[in-house]
Amino acid sequence: MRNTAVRLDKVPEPPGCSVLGNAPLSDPPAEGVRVRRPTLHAVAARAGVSKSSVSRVINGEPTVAPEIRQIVMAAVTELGYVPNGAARNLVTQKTNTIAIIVSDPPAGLVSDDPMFAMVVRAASRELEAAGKQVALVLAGSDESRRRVEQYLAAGHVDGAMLVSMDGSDPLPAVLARTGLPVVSHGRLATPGLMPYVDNDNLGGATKAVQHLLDQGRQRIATISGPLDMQAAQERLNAYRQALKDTGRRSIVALGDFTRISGAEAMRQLLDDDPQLDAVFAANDLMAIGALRTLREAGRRVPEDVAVVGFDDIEAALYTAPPLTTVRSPMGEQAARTVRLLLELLANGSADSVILPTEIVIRESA
Amino acid sequence: MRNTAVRLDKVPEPPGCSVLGNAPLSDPPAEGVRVRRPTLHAVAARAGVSKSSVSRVINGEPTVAPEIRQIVMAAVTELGYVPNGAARNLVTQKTNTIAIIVSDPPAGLVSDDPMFAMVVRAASRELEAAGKQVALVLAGSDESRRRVEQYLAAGHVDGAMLVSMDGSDPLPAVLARTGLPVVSHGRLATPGLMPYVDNDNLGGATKAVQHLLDQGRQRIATISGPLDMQAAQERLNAYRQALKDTGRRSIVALGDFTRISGAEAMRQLLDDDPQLDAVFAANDLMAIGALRTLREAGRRVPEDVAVVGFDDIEAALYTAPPLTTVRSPMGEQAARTVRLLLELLANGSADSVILPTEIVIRESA
DNA sequence: CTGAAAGCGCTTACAG
DNA sequence: CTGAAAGCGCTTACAG
Repeated sequence: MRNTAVRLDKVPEPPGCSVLGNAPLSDPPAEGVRVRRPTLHAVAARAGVSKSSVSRVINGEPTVAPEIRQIVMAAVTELGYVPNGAARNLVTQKTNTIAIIVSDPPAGLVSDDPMFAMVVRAASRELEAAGKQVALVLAGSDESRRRVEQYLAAGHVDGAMLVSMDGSDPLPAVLARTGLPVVSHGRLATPGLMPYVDNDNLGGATKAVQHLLDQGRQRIATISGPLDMQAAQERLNAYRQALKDTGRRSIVALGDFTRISGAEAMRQLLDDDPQLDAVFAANDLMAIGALRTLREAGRRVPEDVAVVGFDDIEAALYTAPPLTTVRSPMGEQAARTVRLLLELLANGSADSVILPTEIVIRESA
Repeated sequence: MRNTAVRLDKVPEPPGCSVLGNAPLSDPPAEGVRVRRPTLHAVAARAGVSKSSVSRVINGEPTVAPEIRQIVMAAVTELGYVPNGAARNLVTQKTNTIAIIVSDPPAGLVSDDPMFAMVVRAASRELEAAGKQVALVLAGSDESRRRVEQYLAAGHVDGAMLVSMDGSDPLPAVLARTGLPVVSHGRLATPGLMPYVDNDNLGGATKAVQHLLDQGRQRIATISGPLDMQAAQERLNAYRQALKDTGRRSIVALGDFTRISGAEAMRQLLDDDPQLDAVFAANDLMAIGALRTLREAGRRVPEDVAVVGFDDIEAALYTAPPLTTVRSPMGEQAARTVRLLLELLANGSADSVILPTEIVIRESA
C-alpha cells in the first residue's frame, strides 16, 4: 500500500549562520542588511582617476597607461568591485545571454526523456565556454508563449535556441517574428522560419528497418512517436517506405515517446497481429516499454520478436536483452550539435545541418 | 563496428524566409536591419502624455485616470511597446530572475541522472508560475565557480537555488558570501550555510535494509554512492547502522550513482562474497547496473539475490524484474520540493525541511 | 491625478 | 592616453 499521508518535519537551524572560515573578498555584510555594492564611481574616487579610465581598465582596453591600470586594479580588488550587469546591458544594448527555450507541454509527456537533459546541459556548457549566460525558458501554454515573446522583446537576451518537441507548436513563428536571431534544435514543421540542426531521421529509420529485413523478419511492426513531432513523422515515413519497397504491409501503433506508451502500443500490436516477429520503436524509451510488454506476454527477444529502438540513450545498454538501436548524433554528440547551433546563431546563417546516423547492433535484434 | 567517420550534409535553405502567414504586432523588420524598439518616450509622445503617466499605466498603478490609461494602452498596442528589461532592472535594483545553479562536475558523472532534469524542470515551472525568470548556471570547474560569483555579484539575479551534487564542493560557501538569498536542493556537507530541503535519506535507507531483513536475507551488501555526496553518506550510514543492529557485517562496494558504476560494483561484490543474497543500491541507476551484472552472472532476482534501489525513478518500473525501491519525495514530488525551496528563498527563512520517504515494493525484493 | 526632474551605473564619442 | 559630458530607458520622489 502506498502511504499518501506525508509528514514534513521542520528542522530548525542554529541562528546566525555566517560564513565559516571563508575570508570574504570585502567586508562581510552585516546581518540582514543588504549592502550596496561599490560602483564604478567609488572605484574611480578610490583610485583618484576618472570613471572613463576605470571603465577602460575593466573592459581591457589597450589604450591605458600601465600605471593607471595598476592603480585601478588595486582599487577594484580592494573594494571588491564587480560591474553592474543591468547598467552594462542598458548602455551596450546587449546582454551576453542566450535563451534556451524548451517547448514543454503541460502534460509533461516527454518529462523523463534523457534527450532534454542532454541538450540543456550541453547547451549550458558550450554557452558558458563561450562566455555567455543562459536563460532557461519553458514554454508550454499559450500564456507562457506570450510571456516568452515579451521576454525576448524586452531585450533580455541576444538570441535564442529553440528546443521544440511539438511540430504544431506556434512557438517558432512567435520567436521568428521577434526579429532576434533564433535557431532550432530539431527541424520544424513549418520550414524556413529559422535554421536548424537535426538527425537524419529518414536515413536512421531506414537502416533500422533494413536491419530487420536483412534478418529475414517477415512481419515488422512499428511503434510511432506522436505525429505532431517532426522526428516521429520522418521515422514513420521511412518505415513505411522501406516496407513498401519489399511489398510488405505496415503495422503501426501510436505512442508518444514515453515508456508507458511503448508498453501499451506493444500490447495493441500483439493483439492486432499475434504473428509479428519484429518491431521498430521510434525511440528507445518506447522500445523499453515494448520489451516489458513482450516479457510479460512471454515472447522471447530476439528469438520470437526482434526489437530495434532509436536514439541510443544510455539505458539502451541496460535493457534485457541490450537494445539494438540507431545512434542519434544529437544525443551522442550533444556538445557538437549545440556548437553547430551556436555557430548558426552567431553567423546569422540560414543554412541548416543534418547529421548522419548509424545503427548500433546489440542483442535485441 | 562503430563508424567514426561522420558525414555532415549542408542543406541550403531558400533565401528570404520571413514570417509565414503570421501578422506581426508591428511593422515587420526589414531584412537584416535590426529595428530599434519603441521606448517609453515614444509611447508618451504618441499618447500625448508624460513618461511618468505611461510608466504608471505600464506598471498597473491605480492612481491613473481611466481616460489616460486608455489612451496610453492604445499607444502601447499600436507601437508594440515592451519595456526594456535592462533599464528596469537598473532603476529598480531587482531583476525578477532566480538562478538555478547546478554543480556539474566536468567528468559528467551524473549526466544521465533523471533527477537533474526533474529538478530543473520543476524549478523552471514553478518560477515561471511565480512570474520569475530563470538563469541556468552550470558550475563545475574552479574557473566557472569564479564566474558564478561574479555573475551573482553583478546583480543579475535576486536569489539562487543551488543543486549541488558534491558535498566537498566549495560552491556553497562561495554563494553564501555573496550576501544574496540562497537555498539548497539537498543538504550540504557544511551545515548552516543556507537552508535546504532534502529527503529523509536515513529513514529511507533504513526502510530498505529493514525490508531485506524482514525477508530473512542473511548477507546483505550495499552499493554506495560517491562519499563526497551527502545523500550517499547518509544512505550508507543507515545501511551500516541497520546491519550492526542485527549483528551482521557490512559488505560495501563503492559506486558513483551511475549505471555503469553499479554494474562494476556488483561484479566486485560477487567476487568478494559469492554467497550474498541481497543488495541495497544507494540509487536506482546503480541498481539497474547491478541487475545487469546479476543477469550476466546467472543469478536470479529475487530468488538468489534481492535488489532494492533508491529514488523510484520511472525506469524502476521497467527493469526485469521491476525494481523494489525507496520513493524519493524530491523526485516524486519535485514541484512541491521546489515550491518549498522558493518559499524559503522568499521568506529569508533559515529553517530547513526534511521530506519523509516510503518504500515501494515490486518484484526485485 | 499628472508632469518635470533626478538618477540608477555604466559606456562612449569627443576634446584635449 | 585621459577626463568631462551625454545618454542608454526606465522609475520614483516631489511639486503642483
